[in-house]
Amino acid sequence: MGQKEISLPTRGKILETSLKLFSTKGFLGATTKEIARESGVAEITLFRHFPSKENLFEEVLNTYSFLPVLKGLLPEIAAMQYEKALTMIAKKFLDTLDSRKEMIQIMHSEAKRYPEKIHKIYHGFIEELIKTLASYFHELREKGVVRDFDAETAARAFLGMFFSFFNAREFDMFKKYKGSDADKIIPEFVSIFARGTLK
Amino acid sequence: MGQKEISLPTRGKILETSLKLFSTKGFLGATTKEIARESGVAEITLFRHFPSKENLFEEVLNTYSFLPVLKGLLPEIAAMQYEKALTMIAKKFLDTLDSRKEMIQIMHSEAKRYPEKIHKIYHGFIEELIKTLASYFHELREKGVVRDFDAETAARAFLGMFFSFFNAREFDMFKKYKGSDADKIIPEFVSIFARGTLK
DNA sequence: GTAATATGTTAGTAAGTACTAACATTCATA
DNA sequence: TATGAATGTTAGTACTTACTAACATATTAC
Repeated sequence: MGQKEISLPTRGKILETSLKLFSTKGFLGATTKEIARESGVAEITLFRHFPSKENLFEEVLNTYSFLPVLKGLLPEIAAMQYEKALTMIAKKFLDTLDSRKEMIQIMHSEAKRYPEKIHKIYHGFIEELIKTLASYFHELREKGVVRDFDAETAARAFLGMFFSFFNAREFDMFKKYKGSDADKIIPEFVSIFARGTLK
Repeated sequence: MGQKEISLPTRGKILETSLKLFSTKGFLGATTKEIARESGVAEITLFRHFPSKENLFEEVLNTYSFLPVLKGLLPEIAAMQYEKALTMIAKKFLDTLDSRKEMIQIMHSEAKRYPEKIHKIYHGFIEELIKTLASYFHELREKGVVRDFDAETAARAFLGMFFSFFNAREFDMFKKYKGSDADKIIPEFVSIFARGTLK
């Protein structure tokens, strides 16, 4: 029984533990026994909530797959200065990646095992985000702020820089980047990109 | 016995098959039985060459872990025009990623299981490459070609754009990017980065 | 040709895994 | 207090996995 954190109902606890263990040990490496133990429930309780490990995995994907967070930001930044807007987008993007790092890890490791599902989630996130950002660039071009470039490709470039930075930071499990590194890197990335796209 | 491709000695065939299966199914998902079958050898032959599956996996990492390929390129591009040099670097980088995509997949999926080893390989590749590229930017700054920016951060930005593009392409298993997409994306990325860093 | 070496065949073991059956216990609510 | 729902306990099954033993066969070197 161990700790009995009242709050979460059983199903939620199992899903949470599963997210953590699937992301660190993979689908095969995380056993139902361990998931149950870490969730503080009996193994059979897990199977009463989820008919199979497969199903549990899919429910994890469904539960923690995420929707674009940038869309709501666009009106807010429309009036801002270019570099400031880019900085805000970058920060929001990195924050979102941080808050969903377990899902990203799962997507990386299980992409080949569940291609359709993972692919769908990936598109619902990154690709959607790219299109949103591209439409922002489009507006700026019509306003004459930025030069004439392919908006979607530029969005890919911008987000790609930060996504790789995020991955590198995740990879560097030992000599971790300090939190302050992002503060150094964001303005430099933004500066390069802004100068590279301004008129 | 099936196909008996004379060429490769047994050990090499097993390593090659292992690389492929570990990358598509993960360390746990790839069974020694399957590796042996796909290699065209008996399972016990595998264990005569490698004392354990663990050991086989480590030998795969050792065999296919790679060294920087950019270093030899630097003298060659030193005299070239900036954008042309960047284009060449990008192409070489993408080619290298392509030729090692199985290793990259393994690094992504097994990072948490073998942190020390994977981390070492990662550093031997990406981080080394970043430093090499940074030294190129340093030279250009002394020649007065580019403006004053943090060379290593810029290298991270440049390679990051392409690394994310590579990852996206790998992820997009279904509606695959056509080979021509790289031809559209490389110049646009290079153009943004070059304008962003020139004096 | 003979000896050594690499490989194959067959069979098997010990351990772990997802998942189930049967029955007991807790706990909220009426 | 009684009832029903959710959970726990114990035991077990069928299957897979990494890995081994013992012996047979092929291949190569001299």
